[in-house]
This record gives sequence, C-alpha cells and structure tokens, in this order.
Amino acid sequence: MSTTLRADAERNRSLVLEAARAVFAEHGLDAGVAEVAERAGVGVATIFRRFPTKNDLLAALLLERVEEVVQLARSAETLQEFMTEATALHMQDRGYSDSVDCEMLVRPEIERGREEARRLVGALLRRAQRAGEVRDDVTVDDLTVIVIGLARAAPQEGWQRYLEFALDGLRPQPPRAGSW
Amino acid sequence: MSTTLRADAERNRSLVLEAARAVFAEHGLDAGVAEVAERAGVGVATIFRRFPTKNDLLAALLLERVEEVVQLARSAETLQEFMTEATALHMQDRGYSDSVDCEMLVRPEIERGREEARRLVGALLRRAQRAGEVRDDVTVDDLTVIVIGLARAAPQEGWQRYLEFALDGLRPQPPRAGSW
DNA sequence: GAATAACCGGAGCGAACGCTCCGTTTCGGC
DNA sequence: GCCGAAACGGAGCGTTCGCTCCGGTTATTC
Repeated sequence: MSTTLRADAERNRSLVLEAARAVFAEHGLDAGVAEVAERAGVGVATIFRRFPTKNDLLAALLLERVEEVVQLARSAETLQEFMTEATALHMQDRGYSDSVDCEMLVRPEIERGREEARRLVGALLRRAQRAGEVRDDVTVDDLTVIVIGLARAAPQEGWQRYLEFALDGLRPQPPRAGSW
Repeated sequence: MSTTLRADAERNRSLVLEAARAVFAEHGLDAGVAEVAERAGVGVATIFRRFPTKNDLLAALLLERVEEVVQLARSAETLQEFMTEATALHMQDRGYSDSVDCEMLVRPEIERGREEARRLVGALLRRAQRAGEVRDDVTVDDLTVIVIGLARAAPQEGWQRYLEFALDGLRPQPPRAGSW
C-alpha cells in the first residue's frame, strides 16, 4: 500500500474536503454528494475513490471539527472562554451538531479526539469549580449537552444571550425560598 | 362538499393518525409513509386520500401537539410546572421538536394555536417575574428556545436535571465579582 | 518521449420514497 | 336486496440519492 497520493489526487482530496465542509455546513448532512462534487469541480467518482462512503467523508469532516475543539480547549484560559468559542464553532456549521450523535460516524480517531477534549475541558471545569464559579455536581457531559442544545435551538444571531443563561444556570445557586 | 365521512373512512382516518403519531414519535420525521400504512393496517392510498401530502399528515399531528401544549398552559399553575410538562411532552415525541421549525408545515390553525399558547405562557411568565423568580428580560420566545434545546440535546433519562439548570439560569442573578 | 500505473468523469444501476391509477370491495339510502 | 357512490389496496410511476463501471486522460519513471 503506497501511502503517497499522486499530486493531482492529493489536490483533489483537499478540494473535496473544502467543498464538503462548505456544503454540509450550509445545507446540513442531507446535502447530496453530487453537490459537493460540483462545488469541488470534480466528478462524484473522485469523491468515492478517496472516501469509499458518504459517511467516511462526513467522518473526515467530523474529525477536523473535533480537533478544532481540542485546540480551543487547549488555548482557552477560562471555561467561559471555551464555551463561547465552542458554541460559536457549532453555530456556524449546521452539520456539526448533527454529526455528534450519529452512530454511523463512530471512528476510533474521532473517539480519541473526544477523549482528549474531555480531559482538557475537564481541567477548565475543575478550575472554575474550585473558584466557586460552577456547581460541584456539573460534569463535562453537562457542558456537551449545553453546547449541542444551543447549536440546535438558539437563533443564529443572539445565541450569546442563551449561552449566558445557560452558564448562569451552572453557577452555585443561593438557597431559594418557597417552592421554586 | 359533504363534510361527513363514511363510517369506515372515519375509522381509518383515526387509525392512520394514531399509527402516524407512534411512527413519527419513534423514528422521527424521516419515517416512511408506507410504515405508517402498515402499522395502521391500511393501504398507502388510504392515507393520501385523507392527507393529500405527507406534510399534510405531519401538520395534522403537529396541530394535535400544539393543542396539547395549549391545554398544558391552561391548566398549569406555575411556570415551572408548565415548563416541566411541556418538556416531557417534547421528550417523548422525537418528531415534534423537528416539526416546530419546519416551514413546510406552516398552517393557519397551527399558527393560531401557537398564538394562544404564547398568550397563556406569557401570563405564567409575567406572574413568575412579578414574584421575582424570573428575570424581567426573559421572554416567551426564550422559553421556547429552552424547551426545544432540551428536547434536541438532553438525554431521554435525566432531562429534568438539565431543565433545572435552565430554569436556574433564568432567575435573577446576584451581582458577580470578577470576570465571570 | 514512451510505457505504465494511477487517476479522472459522468453515465448508469439499484434501492427508497412520495405519490397516483385503477380494478375491486364496501357502505348506506331506498 | 339493489345500486350508485364512496372508499379501498397495492402495483407502479417518477424522482432522488448513494455508489459503481469503464473508456479515456493524466502524472510519474527510466
């Protein structure tokens, strides 16, 4: 197995990935492979030669995104900063939040990226908890649910407001009087 | 136009609606009409005779759900109670939260139901705000975003925990020290 | 610059889906 | 019970989509 692609093949691979990113981000995962091919200026066969299945193509994009999130988690200094940037990333890619719980896209490398992100975000979370900014019973998975929920329900303009609501909900709550 | 259906036709119409409710709740809006027909014990033509389009069938189901929400809003005594029951309703019907922002399903009656729900929930909201339980800048649309976000991201078991987070985020916040 | 292997494009295949056509069955008034 | 209208079922149409096949075109090696 020669792991080196021919020059034109490598270039087309990049074109396909770039086009796929744009198409799926705009139209969601239901967009057709033909549309990606047209946008990349390439035949459909060229796509399927490099990515045997549409799901393989989607998985490649998902891996890119997961690694972006890892980078965000690595460079963020506060949990708040990470949550803001992670949500922004999800908001500008309609397909991303749908990919997350699609069991057709499970790949070992993606899972490894997720583990890494969990680790890094966990550290940010614990720091925020030690500073008394976040409840002790909040977990990394809770943060994931929040980001996904925002990406799937908050409006394109004004999601920051809902993120603030969500983060406020994670703060240690004063004791409440009455039933509420 | 005779508005009266023959006895068997009326019965089949109910069977179809019941089957459609179950199928779309379980498999989402992408489920096929054939599956609904089989579950109802009916031919596909019978479905399309009563609902000229798959979207018309979905719209009929959506109308049912919207009216259920209106009932919830009418009988709830507190905003918290409504939010809990409305979220529970969304959680047990996978298709519902997808129908909400599907522009293929806009129908005047549905829109009227939505207006009614807005009115009723608005009353509950203002009462909670007067009691100091909810920030003054929270709107009914904010509550919609929250319910949809929960339905689309929270796990089937344990969504109540996330609803509590969300509701806590709506409460008047104490002034915070520092950047958080 | 010729030979060869890698790569390309697009027509086309099979399956799935929404929807229709039409011969048959069933209901309901007389 | 008879008859016309209403309703029924399921084969089939047209379209879409993921994916493949294959004749032609490039890049790379010597």
